[in-house]
Amino acid sequence: MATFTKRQKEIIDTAIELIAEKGIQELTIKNLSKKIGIAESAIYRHFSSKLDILLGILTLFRQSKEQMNKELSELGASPSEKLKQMMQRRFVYFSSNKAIAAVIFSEELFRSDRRLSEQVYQIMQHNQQAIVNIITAGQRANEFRNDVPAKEMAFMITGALRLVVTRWRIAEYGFDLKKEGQSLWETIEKLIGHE
Amino acid sequence: MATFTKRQKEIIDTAIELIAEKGIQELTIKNLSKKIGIAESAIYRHFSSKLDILLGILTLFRQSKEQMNKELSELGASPSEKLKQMMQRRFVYFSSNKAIAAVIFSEELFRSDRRLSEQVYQIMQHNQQAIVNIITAGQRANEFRNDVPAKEMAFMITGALRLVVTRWRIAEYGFDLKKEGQSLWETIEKLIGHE
DNA sequence: ATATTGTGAGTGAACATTCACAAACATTGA
DNA sequence: TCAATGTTTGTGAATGTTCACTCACAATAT
Repeated sequence: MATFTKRQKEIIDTAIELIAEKGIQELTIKNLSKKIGIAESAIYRHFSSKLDILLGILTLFRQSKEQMNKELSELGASPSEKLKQMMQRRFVYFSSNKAIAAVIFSEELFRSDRRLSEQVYQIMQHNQQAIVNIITAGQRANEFRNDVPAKEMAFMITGALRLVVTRWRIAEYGFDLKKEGQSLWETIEKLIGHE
Repeated sequence: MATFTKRQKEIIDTAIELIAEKGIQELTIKNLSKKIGIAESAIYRHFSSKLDILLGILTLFRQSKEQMNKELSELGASPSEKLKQMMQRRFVYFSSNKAIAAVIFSEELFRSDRRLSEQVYQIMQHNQQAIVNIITAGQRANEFRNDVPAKEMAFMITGALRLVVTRWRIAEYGFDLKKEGQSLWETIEKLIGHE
């Protein structure tokens, strides 16, 4: 597993903050170094290019997501409980990591290079698959309704989650994401369950 | 209503194409003029700045969406039929307007300026409200289930639609969007209706 | 004493935009 | 019908700025 030095982690975190504040065009080596308090050239002691910093952001995302998934599977809960936990944890996570929320669902940011968009695609795919798996398990356990395909349900759940977070960001974090997430979960629970 | 000259429309369309091809950083005055076949400076005869071109893109979106909504309300169909039509029409539209599909759900593209993000927010808001209205009407007419809030259902529908289109783009248009949209609609119909 | 981390000055390329000027087009008055 | 005139649309060269990145050298840590 790729591991970062302290300074590298600081650079990645600051990069995420910059993007979150004003978008990708704010992420310049100049702004980055200014915010950290070192010279521009010092950045290049820790990353050989700007592209590598962007790849670093994605690696960090991936790691934190894998960590979350691992914790979740160790819970050994029912599919319904797992799904609920997954959503709740994410909303909690985004609530206190606004910068990441601003970046994680913006595939457009990572279009500049094939290696970046490839990473984004895989993260997205992986994520979707995890939810499909939970739903399929729930259908087999007769916890969820069986008359709709797991894939489509997963689309709706992931889509709604993304949309809520995106709107929260655009509204400049002007509502309580956790509360909104809770309402969303209640609706999903009703829709996905048996009558 | 803002109206564009032939050349202005050509510039906006080409700008959308450029963004769709390789992302926002491909949209430079140089690339734009090259693709159209005129000098860079000629662009400035038709738009006073690059920002105005981006605003033009959003205005065009808005107009085409308002047109679609108008047609829809003139149909005088039932809420369920309206919702179905709305989704179907969009999938058909995106299927033959890939460039727009690549741009319309990428709020991040328009973060560079307050006027742009304001527009994006309004388009999003307006859209969401239209769906909430249809669902509320459907609930009152007892066509849709009443035990879940219209707002949350709208989130799921819009979210799923966006996600399908986004994935379609990232997969480089490698699946049949209309077919995928049809499956999605069937699922939504089941979830949203009475048992 | 050696490896790591930092610096300030510089480089060339790309960028949006401006400007003096020219071609194309439309309008009009004889 | 045609020359004169004005207006719209186009051009190539130039400007100032910002960008990612390099490099010779200096401080700091091991």
